[in-house]
Amino acid sequence: MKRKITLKQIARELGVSISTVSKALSGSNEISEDTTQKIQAFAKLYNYRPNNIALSLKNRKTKTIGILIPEIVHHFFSTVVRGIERVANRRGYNVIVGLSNESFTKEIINMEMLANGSIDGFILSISKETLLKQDYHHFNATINQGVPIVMFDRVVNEVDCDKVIVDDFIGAVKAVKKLLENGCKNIALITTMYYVSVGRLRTQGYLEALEENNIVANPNLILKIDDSLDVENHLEILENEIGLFFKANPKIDGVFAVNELYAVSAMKVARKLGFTIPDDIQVIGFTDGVLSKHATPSLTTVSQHGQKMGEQAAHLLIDRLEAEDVEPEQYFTNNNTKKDFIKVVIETEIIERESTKSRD
Amino acid sequence: MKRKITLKQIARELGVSISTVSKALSGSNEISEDTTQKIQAFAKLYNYRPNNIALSLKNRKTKTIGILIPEIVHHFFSTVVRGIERVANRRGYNVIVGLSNESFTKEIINMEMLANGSIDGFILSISKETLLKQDYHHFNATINQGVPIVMFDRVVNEVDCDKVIVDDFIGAVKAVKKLLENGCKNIALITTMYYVSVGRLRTQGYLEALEENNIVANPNLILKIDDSLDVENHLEILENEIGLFFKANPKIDGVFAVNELYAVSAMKVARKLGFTIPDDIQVIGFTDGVLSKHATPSLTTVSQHGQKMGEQAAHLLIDRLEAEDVEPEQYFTNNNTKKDFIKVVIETEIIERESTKSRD
DNA sequence: ATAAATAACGAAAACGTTTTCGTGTTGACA
DNA sequence: TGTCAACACGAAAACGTTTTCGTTATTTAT
Repeated sequence: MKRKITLKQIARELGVSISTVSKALSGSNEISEDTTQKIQAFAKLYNYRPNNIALSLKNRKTKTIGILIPEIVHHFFSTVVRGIERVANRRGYNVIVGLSNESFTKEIINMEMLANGSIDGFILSISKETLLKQDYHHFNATINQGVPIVMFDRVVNEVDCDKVIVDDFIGAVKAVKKLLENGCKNIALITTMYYVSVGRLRTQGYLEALEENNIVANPNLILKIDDSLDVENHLEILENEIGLFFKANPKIDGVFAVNELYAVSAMKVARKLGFTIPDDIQVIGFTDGVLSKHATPSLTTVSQHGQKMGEQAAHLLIDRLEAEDVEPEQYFTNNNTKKDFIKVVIETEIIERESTKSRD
Repeated sequence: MKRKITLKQIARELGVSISTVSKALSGSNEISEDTTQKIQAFAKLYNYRPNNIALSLKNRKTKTIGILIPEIVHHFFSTVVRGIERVANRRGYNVIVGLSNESFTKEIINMEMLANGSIDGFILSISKETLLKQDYHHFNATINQGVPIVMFDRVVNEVDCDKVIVDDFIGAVKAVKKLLENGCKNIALITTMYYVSVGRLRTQGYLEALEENNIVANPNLILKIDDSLDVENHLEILENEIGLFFKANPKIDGVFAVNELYAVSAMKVARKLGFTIPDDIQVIGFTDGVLSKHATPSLTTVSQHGQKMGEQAAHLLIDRLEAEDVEPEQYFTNNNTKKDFIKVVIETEIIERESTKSRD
């Protein structure tokens, strides 16, 4: 096992100085043809590659970006990661991921672990616990230390940074309007607690669509699931709640759910109760994942385009990182107010499948 | 925006030397009570944290491990990542992920990007293209450079390193035996091309189970899907093939599929053809993912315990990394033959759900 | 023939740590 | 009074780069 070769070793071996080797390898014309040839040949022979850590230390930049997400075993988040990785890699960056596991403390620990020089900037989506506590000091702290942040999906106004979100409100409006156009008269909403902003926005979209069609919202048709408990591993609880909900409201003929798990669960329960989909009840979910595609019947959804979100987020971050090179102190303008931050909105799109009636 | 504070700045500010600051912060008793107090107070006030990159350079270890997987938007791989991240974090490591996207070239590029000092070791699963080419020089090269590798799931004998795999063969045997016990007489196999070893092993398990029960395997009952094409986005092709397969073999009363996508697709097609599950046809898939859990009927599967695989892999790698500290040159033994490498086998488990008959 | 310009290379600083090895100042003790 | 520990601290090397600024020879111009 031979250690990686360094400039110093090449220099010693060839009887020249370290500087000469460095310059020769970068093709500087300070060095004669002869020695350049010799050094490059030797370097290639021993497969020399500059040590990244040393470069990072010297350049004070690591060319890696930190991703901080609540969960990786999650279709949406992993598509975002894929998008980030794709453009990061294309632009010469690596990604290092941390998982908050929806925990405030782990989020902070992870940020501190990475913010001490390991990364140039963050792309993150806020954990539920953090949203609940409304404590965002760690975000502002790292921004103040010169580490830029780009937030996606679960964002928050209290932090000044670039953001990329989905038009949750409009997406929900579109979904509910489609149900209305398809003839639904009693559209139920299955949503989460409101501290996750996307849940609130999608609920507002639901209400807006009804209002625009002069329908007064019926509070009984809104089912709010407490998603603080680990519902993924307690499916029965979820299905039970939905079952009671359907029984209490037998006139439901349309369901809009704020995520795909709720949507497919609703379909499952509805069918067990004897309804057929989409004839008796039409269903639309938010977030287009594997479940939607492979459910029977397959689920009509509002697609969030997670990969595109990731790509946009990565571009925003890298753009800012590389802009700093040019004008280092312009992150804040000269009068010390914040520079303009960008909020990118990704448009949602309704993907029609079998859980809604096809129009003719 | 204030830059992160360094030892040098603290030293200058307090009129002492850098060494003194460093020692005081680490609580060395070389430094007097007084100055230690003063320095620690100052450091806390300015929230000093040692720069990770500088530490990495000095210690010649980065405390981060590189994960290299073919795809992140994939339930199995993301559970493995979660497992790795969990123990890595507990043991003071970060993880940096690269995606090969099933491409040989991207695998190499990613490895080279990370192997130059950015990471201490790799945990990886080999890309399909690499398996097809059977070119493993890049793995052996990085191992020779002193960067240890742990492979999981898709492993290969040609590379000497620690491995963690699942008992694909036994898992398949167990699955097919269950179908037999449940009364199936004509069990079909839906599998992939054989260059991915897991596909081959699971197929062998299928054959073994039949043989043990003195059943001669019927080649017509084996459907081999060419998974080189992106089947996830061409569901119709897959479903078509399966449809033809069922029609050609109307006596099929049991299906074993080597992944969950094939299994749920089989269920879907079977139902369209008028079969009911599990009464007419029972189905078992390999890999326990979201699809299995939420399909209707929910799918009986062979669980791979991805998270446990990740955890084991991380332990193996970190153990080896930290053993190197003690006995640096023992990666190879003194007679230059390879040290013993460990192969951990994770036991599979059959998770019974609705797609098989419950025994009474 | 002498001054100036150029070509080819090396020394050293810098990035931020930790650690080894001094060094100077005390105080105690013979 | 002189010697020796103990104490408290600083200088410098090292990790592996890049880059600035010398410093030589050699060539060119005058």
